Amino acid sequence: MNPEHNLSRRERQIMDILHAQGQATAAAVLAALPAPPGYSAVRALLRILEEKGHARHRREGARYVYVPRTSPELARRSALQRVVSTFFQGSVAQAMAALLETADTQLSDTELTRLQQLIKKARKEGR
Amino acid sequence: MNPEHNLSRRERQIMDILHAQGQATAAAVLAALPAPPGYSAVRALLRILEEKGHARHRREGARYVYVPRTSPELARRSALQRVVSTFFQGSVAQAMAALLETADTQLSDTELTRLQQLIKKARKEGR
DNA sequence: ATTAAAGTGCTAATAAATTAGCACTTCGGA
DNA sequence: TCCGAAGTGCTAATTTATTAGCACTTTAAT
Repeated sequence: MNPEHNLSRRERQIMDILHAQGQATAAAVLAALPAPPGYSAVRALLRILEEKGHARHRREGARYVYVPRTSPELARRSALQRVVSTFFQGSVAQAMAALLETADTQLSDTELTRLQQLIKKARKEGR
Repeated sequence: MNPEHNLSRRERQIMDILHAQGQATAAAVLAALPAPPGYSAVRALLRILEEKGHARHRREGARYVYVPRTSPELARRSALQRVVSTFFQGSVAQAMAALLETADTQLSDTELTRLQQLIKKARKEGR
């Protein structure tokens, strides 16, 4: 089961921010939070996330900089995996098609070409 | 902000089940839950989710069958959007590449061909 | 070296989520 | 028709999450 499932609402919001930004101080997290709670609350939550093993911190001058404990690669992988299995019955192809559709105009020609290449490669390796 | 962010841990677990299965009774949700709580708990949560507008139910004989209130299309779209923006800096192309990589062998040749076509179409429309 | 600003470590209070339990309904078979 | 099994509607208890506040530390500028 996805570890994301064991986080409380705030904890998840905060982990999302850490993942999105790569790293952040308590003040930065506070700034990024929707309907921001008190500063104390954020600090406490960061401490808890660390205790639970979801994040770690290093000292930088007087303050702590928090970083997710799972690598970006792993985090990405498991986030995608969760969406695919929850919303697309496990079909990666369907998920890709949906992504393509929502992205539409936002994908540059270069990116599309690159994707073509990747798929071509996948086909070769597949057979 | 993503509504998924306002759900508690259990609430989110339950919504995931509803989305994955399309619909479910309290008993079915209970069966699908990891570290399942009591039956009462599940029923209460379903009631709360309904109050909050995330799900609705219809009666089926003696029991209630719950269904997510957002359409599968919308739910998929916003789940993907969240992952892309949180874990891929908003880059759909990167997300697609990651999907392709994790899927690898699991994609049939037919599916890959279909994706090629979709991308080709996107390229045409883009220019 | 002194000090104000910005940070952190705690502990304890408050609010929200989660659960239990019991009384009342619905359903289907004897 | 009557009964037991399976369900639901509540209310109230309990456990977790969230927050506030105060004492101590670090930093950087005077």
